[in-house]
Amino acid sequence: MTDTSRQLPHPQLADVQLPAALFALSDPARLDLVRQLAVQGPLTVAQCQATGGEVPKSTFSHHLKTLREAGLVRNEPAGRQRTVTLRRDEIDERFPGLLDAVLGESLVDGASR
Amino acid sequence: MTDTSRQLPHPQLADVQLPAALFALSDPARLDLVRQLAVQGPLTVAQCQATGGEVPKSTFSHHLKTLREAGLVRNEPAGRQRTVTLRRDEIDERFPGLLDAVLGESLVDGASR
DNA sequence: CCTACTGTTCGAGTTGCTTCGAACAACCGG
DNA sequence: CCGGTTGTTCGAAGCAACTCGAACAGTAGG
Repeated sequence: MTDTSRQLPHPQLADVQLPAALFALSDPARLDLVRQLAVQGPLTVAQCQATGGEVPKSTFSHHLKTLREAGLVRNEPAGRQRTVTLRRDEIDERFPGLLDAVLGESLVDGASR
Repeated sequence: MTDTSRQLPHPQLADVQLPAALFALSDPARLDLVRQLAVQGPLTVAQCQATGGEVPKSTFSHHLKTLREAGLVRNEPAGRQRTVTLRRDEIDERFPGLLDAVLGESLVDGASR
């Protein structure tokens, strides 16, 4: 079919339940990643991993998968790398106020908003 | 000492980390309980349990403990029973906007606020 | 007192998440 | 084409959380 390449499945945010989103955010490593994406915008996996501390690739990929399946981030092929994006607008529509509350401390100013 | 009776330990909200709070809220049963407390105000354990569906006492008590240790609810002796209260003001101060976002759908009007 | 009532704690079984190394897949440059 | 780079998937080991019955503790009432 029109399967251009390594496209991973992303859920519709309408299908995501709040507990699933909260669970994805309840891990410190994943929460940090979301915060980083909120402030610095789209990043490659390597860039996230570099700032996030030193963890094996597979572990990091697992967290990424959890966030993706919870509808919080988008993970798309970009040449040889992969771009990770926070689904901010969609999340804000599905769970109003959640992202702002969760980011909280890390959003001192309205930089990327 | 001045240990009047069955007082359970409650954390200072300043000591509660956001991931711990999110984790406590990431279980459907616990989230429902928090929503119920937000709308109906302080309840006895029996009252919560009645509305929340049919689960063994011990299971329910476990969820209550998780919420208590996450600083989300207060659980105090009231005669023969126990009163469960949502620590709304403290949570709002520690994690601004979080409760409103999480309650969201269940707060159509500003009833108890 | 002694019983009934309310709710927590303990212990065991099961399930699920986390973590990691190794194997696999896609892409780009020489 | 072939090697190096980037990142996901697989499988296994370790550990934490969920569930539930049974035992325990405090309280009110007869």
